[in-house]
Amino acid sequence: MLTFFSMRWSQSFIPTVREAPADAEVASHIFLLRAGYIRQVAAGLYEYLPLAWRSLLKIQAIVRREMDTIAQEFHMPALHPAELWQASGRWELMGGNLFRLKDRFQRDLCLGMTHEEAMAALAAKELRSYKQLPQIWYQIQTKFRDEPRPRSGLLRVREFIMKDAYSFDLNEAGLDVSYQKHDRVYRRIFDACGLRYVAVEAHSGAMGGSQSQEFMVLGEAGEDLVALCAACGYAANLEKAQAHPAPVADPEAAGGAPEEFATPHQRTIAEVSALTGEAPGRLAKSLVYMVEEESGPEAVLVVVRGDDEASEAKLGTALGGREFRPARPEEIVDATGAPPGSVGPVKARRPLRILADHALRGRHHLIVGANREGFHLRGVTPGEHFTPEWADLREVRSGNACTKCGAPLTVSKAIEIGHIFKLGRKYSHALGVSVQDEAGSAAEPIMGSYGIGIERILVAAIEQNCDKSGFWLPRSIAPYSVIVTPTNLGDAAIAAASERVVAALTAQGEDVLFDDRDERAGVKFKDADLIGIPRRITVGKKAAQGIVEVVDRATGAMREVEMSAIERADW
RNA sequence: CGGGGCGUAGCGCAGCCUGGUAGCGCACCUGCCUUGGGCGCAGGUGGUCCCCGGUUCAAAUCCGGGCGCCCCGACCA
Repeated sequence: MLTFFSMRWSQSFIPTVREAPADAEVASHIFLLRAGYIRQVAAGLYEYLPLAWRSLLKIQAIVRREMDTIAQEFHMPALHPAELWQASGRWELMGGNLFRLKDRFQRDLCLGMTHEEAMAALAAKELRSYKQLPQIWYQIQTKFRDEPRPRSGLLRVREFIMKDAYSFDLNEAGLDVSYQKHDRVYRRIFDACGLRYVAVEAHSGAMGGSQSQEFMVLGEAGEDLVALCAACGYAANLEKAQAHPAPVADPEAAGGAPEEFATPHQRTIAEVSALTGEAPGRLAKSLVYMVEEESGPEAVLVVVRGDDEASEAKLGTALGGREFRPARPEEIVDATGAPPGSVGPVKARRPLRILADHALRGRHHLIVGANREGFHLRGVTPGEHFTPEWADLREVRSGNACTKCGAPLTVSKAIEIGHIFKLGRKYSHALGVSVQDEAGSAAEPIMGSYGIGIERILVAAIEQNCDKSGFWLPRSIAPYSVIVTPTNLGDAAIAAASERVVAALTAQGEDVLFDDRDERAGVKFKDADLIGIPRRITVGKKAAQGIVEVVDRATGAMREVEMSAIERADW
């Protein structure tokens, strides 16, 4: 474990401020600034001041301690030659998110946003035999991403510290083992950091990945959405989550052909629903996307229930990883014959590939756009009047029934603090990782990749442990484990008692911050409440009688304690 | 990339509409006072008013262009 010297506040740089800059909005951002943890350099770039760095070092120490039980630590360059990323195809794929630069010889380089390529390239040079497998390699290193919109203080930044790990196994069974090891170690890490978190099934991405799990801390500041079942524990990122939609009753089947009717000013689901008196769930919503095929962009019709939203993450999965984007209005007219608002799956101008959500399966006599401006169709039955490919395309909503147990799901915002991911052989193949197997033939190892956002652990801890006055960090990751606050250093008894307490605590291995500033007690209390230290020992009026106060920051609970007990480490 | 907001002292803001000496609170420095929840009194330091250009006798203020930062959306291994 890390050990630090105890510090006197008067000799420390802890620039607390009463008012945070007006552009900070989320709690962790406001408090990190006010508590003197960070300062901003530019959008998404922050300076870490001593309090922040002490905390981040403790987090890294925990990560290292646990990771070392299953993996070996490396340190890779942050600066990568373009060839590495060209080999995997991500030089093009990453677009503007990849920081690019040229060296003095005009060679292309980039700053690593992650290290699959770098680690795979090393593995390709060095691994020869299946006997060397499995390997799990990790590092704690700075990552660079040119985010389109950095935000919320340290939550989404352009330069940050990540623990990233990569496993190399001969086969899927081996990968399962490596993946499970990370699952266990990640839980130990987050437990040790004192976080309340949930592991959720995650979208495994368009290419290659077969299984993926994210570790989430629930909170309003989060950028992700997760669906949770309180009854059975099902938890999934909304990009992946499944649930039963609310039931909708269709009329008695009567057969017959669809019937066109005028909807001159009704374009949205709500408007058509109001006109017809039918519930939104009786309509089908049709969206047009342009999908990159070998032959060029092709229009694809995506159909979901009227009261559902289509999930682009799920659509990506259904499309097998092809690039796609919403169609522009002229492309919609060209493909279907109608503008947005009148589009439907029946009788499009051109034959279209149609993807429909499972929630429409077995439904009948629905209302859809007529592919004629200002008209809709009623009496449309999927499978009879149009033939879709069925897929999971709907976004789960709060209240939908859990597919495992039927209980209602809740959807919550969450901060992603870690992600474990079965990568497959994409990078092994692209970078040429190959070993000889038992039979002497060439085998491409299968990879996993595993990340933890170091700063996000700090951010999440603040988000879940704060009030109006400041925050309190779990002792394991707090910059100091205890703050000693004399109320008046001008009082000789208080001064002497404070020094005794600080010396005793330091000898016990506590990281002590001694607030020896010549400030009024009120100022010191306010600062102590602000800066995230979990416990305070106040040395005040009763110091002369050998009594001090121990205050728990989280609860505010105060106990009077004999100084002799402090010195016996019995407090 | 689409939409919105904001740039004046370290921080929070006023002044701008209606052009004419750049202001307030906090912080900071000095002294006194006070000493259990951001105490009080007195004195003081600190400004390319984001940048460039234009209009004008005169620009923080009006006009044009640019840059930066924040928020919503899109995007996000």
